[in-house]
Amino acid sequence: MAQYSAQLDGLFDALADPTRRGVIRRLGRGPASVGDLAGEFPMTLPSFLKHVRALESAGIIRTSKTGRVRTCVLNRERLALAEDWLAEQRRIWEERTDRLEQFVAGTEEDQS
Amino acid sequence: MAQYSAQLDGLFDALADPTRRGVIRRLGRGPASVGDLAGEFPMTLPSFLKHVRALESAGIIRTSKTGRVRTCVLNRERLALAEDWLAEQRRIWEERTDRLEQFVAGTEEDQS
DNA sequence: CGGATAGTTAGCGCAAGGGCTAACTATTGA
DNA sequence: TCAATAGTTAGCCCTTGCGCTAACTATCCG
Repeated sequence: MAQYSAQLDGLFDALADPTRRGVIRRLGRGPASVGDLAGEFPMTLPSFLKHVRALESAGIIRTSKTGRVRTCVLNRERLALAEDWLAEQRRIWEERTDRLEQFVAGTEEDQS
Repeated sequence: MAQYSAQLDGLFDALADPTRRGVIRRLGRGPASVGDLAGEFPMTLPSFLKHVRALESAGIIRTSKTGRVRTCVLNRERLALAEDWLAEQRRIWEERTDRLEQFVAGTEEDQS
């Protein structure tokens, strides 16, 4: 559970950057090389590579090198982890508002 | 659109911390004071207060002070922004895998 | 009034994040 | 073979993040 939390740390942290979100969006349409990806962002290759590494160590992408080209692919399962956490918070919230509505309904009944 | 991106920066950044996620989960069950919330986390009040401020400036919670007590409430709409972004990435991904499947189906047809 | 309570501010130390340049390795292809 | 290409590493700078303590303000209550 502590590990689950640490995974979410890395995951959300990776998402908290426009460059990295841009990479995710791009990789949704299919794999791409580091160089091709980098071309879309206004920074040097070494700087960009750090973002790639960040995404990789968060588990959001997987990369492999053939020849001198490193190819990146999206790992949807990891993104689903973030979706799941948010969905659970929604569940907790909605459970409570449901109870609140029932309470209000009960109160109205008492007053009638 | 640039502003939308900056909002997501703050949003995901706020989510990238176990203390702040804990506060969100707790506030899902209903409003609470700063002191009550702080009691659940192993840090000093001033340190904790920074997290509260972070959540507030990300728009995830709203706070108000009456007397000497500051009460915090969750702002679900803001969390929905994060859900929406993730849902869009899923859409992009699924659109592509759909096309891929159609392509494969077409290829099999050719070979028959 | 005066002590206890709830929060707040200021400032400090340290680690990490995100950009850069310079210099390097490993492939590829003419 | 050798120049171009694709990525990689090291290291620097500056800002930000997150914990702390000390000291302060603003209520509340006996």
